[in-house]
Amino acid sequence: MPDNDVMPPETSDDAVPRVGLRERKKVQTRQAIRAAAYRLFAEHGYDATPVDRIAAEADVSPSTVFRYFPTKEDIVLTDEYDDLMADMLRGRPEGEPPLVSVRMVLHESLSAILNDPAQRAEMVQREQLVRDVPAIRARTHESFSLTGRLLGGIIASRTGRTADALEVRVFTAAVFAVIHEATMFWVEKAPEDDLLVLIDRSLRILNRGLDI
Amino acid sequence: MPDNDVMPPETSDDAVPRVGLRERKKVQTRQAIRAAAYRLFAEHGYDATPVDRIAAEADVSPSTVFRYFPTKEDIVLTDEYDDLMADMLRGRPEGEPPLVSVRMVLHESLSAILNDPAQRAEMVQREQLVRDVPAIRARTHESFSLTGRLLGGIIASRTGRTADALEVRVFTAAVFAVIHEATMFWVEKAPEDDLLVLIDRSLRILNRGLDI
DNA sequence: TCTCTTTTGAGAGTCACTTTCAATTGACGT
DNA sequence: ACGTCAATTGAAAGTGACTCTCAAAAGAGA
Repeated sequence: MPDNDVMPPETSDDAVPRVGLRERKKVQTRQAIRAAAYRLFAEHGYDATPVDRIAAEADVSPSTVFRYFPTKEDIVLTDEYDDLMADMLRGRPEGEPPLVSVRMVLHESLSAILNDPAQRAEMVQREQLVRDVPAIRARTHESFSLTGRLLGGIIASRTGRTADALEVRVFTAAVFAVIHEATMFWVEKAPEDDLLVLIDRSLRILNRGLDI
Repeated sequence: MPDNDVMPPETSDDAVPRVGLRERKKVQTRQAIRAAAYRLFAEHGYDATPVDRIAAEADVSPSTVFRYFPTKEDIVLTDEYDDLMADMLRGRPEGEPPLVSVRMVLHESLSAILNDPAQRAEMVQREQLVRDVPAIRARTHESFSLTGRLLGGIIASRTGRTADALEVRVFTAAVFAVIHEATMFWVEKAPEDDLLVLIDRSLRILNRGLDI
């Protein structure tokens, strides 16, 4: 996960100290809440951890928690690489089969995360929550669905279709379902292995027409 | 939807009036709650309809509603054809490709529903709720996922694999995601058309390796 | 009709939010 | 350093989906 709130953005290179105390505190608070939540979730479980408890642990008021995260689930989810993936996808060569494009984009975006031990550990922890907590699993599905719609639009224009063509929707639905399944397989069976290898195997099964 | 609580089961043909007043009342209450809920959902929307309101409309106490339906979402969802589909799948000829088996099972189980105007109308209404209400969509996903696991087990044994083999999981994940997507396409684009045709088209896309 | 068991309703409690409002606290110009 | 303005925060009350407990109501069976 590209925890892009670890370091506040420098905006650009024109203004030097564009980060006031206010911004820094916001980042701190956000991190404090998330850290407290992950700690408590690991110790007591997600459902057994009220938001009030998280607030107390992070030394803020409950209302502040909801100001930073619209729902309790959002404390866990951070998926903000959609735009990144969209740009990568747009950058793939013309005429490349969509399935190949998606595969390459996944390699590009995931290898960075998986190679950094800290990010990888956080990802494993999050995917365990995805596996174990229905509410979080549901949100993940929704999030995947939105990402699918975004990438579907790009694939549609690259293949001369409309975004809501059945082919496009079937394509993205299948691909994202399979990525999710491969990830679940990874986190519950082989978190030491290479997730990208599992995803490749899974996409190959898809590409062979599910002829198992 | 096979509203199998419309008529209480006769248990078998040995005991004649095996349905006491108690059983009949339970069925009535269950139906009253569901009818009230559907009516209110159609009129005011799902989120704007508190369970207390449904209880009042159905003339029962709120606690009774929760006794009949563990959650508000469950008032909408009834998916109980899992075992039926499982039996159908087990009945398919040996050696038939899994994707074909699933296709045939879908035809068998869906055509009955779609050909009955009342059941078809209810299905359209439910799928609209699935499309519009995140909570219901989430539950539907969960339900699909469970059905997938069930059918995956059968497919695994039919193809000489274990139920948690990656191939099997990828297969069911992709198939169910695609069925869901085809259903959403149907309900929002062409509820007059034949859902089974859309599902066939979608499964064919899958079978062609998603080579769009 | 008299038990026994199941079903129901009432009431209190928990937890995830939402909204409102007043107090606090950085940002910024002087 | 100081005062003003806008953003941030906390307190408090409210809503709605559940959960739990317990006593009243009502069907089942003798």
